[in-house]
Amino acid sequence: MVRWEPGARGRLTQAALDLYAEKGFEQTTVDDIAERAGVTQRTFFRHFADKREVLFDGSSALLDALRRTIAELPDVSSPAAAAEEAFARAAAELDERPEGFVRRRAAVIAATPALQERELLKLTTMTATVRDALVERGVPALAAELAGELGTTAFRVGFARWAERDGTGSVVPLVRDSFAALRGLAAGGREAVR
Amino acid sequence: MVRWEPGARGRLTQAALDLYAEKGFEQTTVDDIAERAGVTQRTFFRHFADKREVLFDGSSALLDALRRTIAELPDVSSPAAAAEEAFARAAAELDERPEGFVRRRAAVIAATPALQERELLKLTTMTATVRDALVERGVPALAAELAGELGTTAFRVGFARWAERDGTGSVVPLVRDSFAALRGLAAGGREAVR
DNA sequence: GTCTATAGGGCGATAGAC
DNA sequence: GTCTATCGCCCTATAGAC
Repeated sequence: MVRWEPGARGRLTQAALDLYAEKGFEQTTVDDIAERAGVTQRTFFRHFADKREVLFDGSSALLDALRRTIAELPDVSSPAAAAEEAFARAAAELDERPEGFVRRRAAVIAATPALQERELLKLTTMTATVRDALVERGVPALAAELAGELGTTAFRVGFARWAERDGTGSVVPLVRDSFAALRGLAAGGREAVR
Repeated sequence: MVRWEPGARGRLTQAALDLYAEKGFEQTTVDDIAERAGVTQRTFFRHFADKREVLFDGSSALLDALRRTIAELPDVSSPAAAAEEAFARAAAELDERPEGFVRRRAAVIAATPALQERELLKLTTMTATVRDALVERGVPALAAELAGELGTTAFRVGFARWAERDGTGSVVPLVRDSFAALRGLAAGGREAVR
């Protein structure tokens, strides 16, 4: 007989998402989550720093995708174009994940300000990752910073528009569309994004 | 003899900023803040929803500046240019505040992830305010949204660069510089922002 | 103003993998 | 033996309820 079942981390994530969707984030206690996952509250806090972090696990895979894409680009003479490739690759990464998970997670976050805060902070790590990767390739600091910002914005807006719609299909074209619209907007008038 | 001194709200804000700077945000308890301000913990929570909110008081003045600027612009045929005017006006609003307060507040936030999260969420209300004001002026939804995003990014990056430097002087030119750099970046290569 | 539930950390004990 | 996952108990502070 085993003392504990393996995969506690995954069970905690699943239980948390289910409960946040069922009763709402604030109405769910960590004890609720731990109970459903078959562990104690203390185990929850060993895996996750706080009640929100349980929904922000897979972000390191996205950071890896950003970093690797920029490192492997043939040239980065246009930092904005480099950022677009990196974030398109990150969006493709999202496509790989279990369909329902990405969508349900987005719905729970959209309904919870405390989770939106955490998500925004995670997105700044994407900005910083792209900035650093571009600097590594020789791009000047300010250009690298702003390319990261531009890309993060396009990624966030594109993802939001994907989530609003039926949501089947790839995130990638929505992110690329947002990039194109941002370019047009920055360049000139409103016609470009009508 | 008075039953309580007036200005509890201001004293709480000042005490909180001082203590956060002295001992760090996490190491400061709400009781510490209340004690230094000469009120009870209950009074603190009557004025501020939580321990972080005490540093995010003046944001409604910035939102008003954004809203009014866009409402009064002679034309908004270039949404990005309209956003630039709005955020430049908001930056000018920051210039009006007591010098040390803005700077010390920025330093405390920079040192505290929990406060960065709240700040990012507040910044999205600036994005939403600009978006709504532009839609009110007849700008299409996506263009208005992206102009708000672009402006918020320029405002945030410009402010960060102001805070990094000695920090005397106006925030406005830093925000305008960030706008110009973003425009150049979106338009093409790296030369524009060298 | 008082009371209370929950978040979240500290520390030690236990049990398996290696 | 070490390393790591788990549990149990105790504690404080936040924040909401009454």
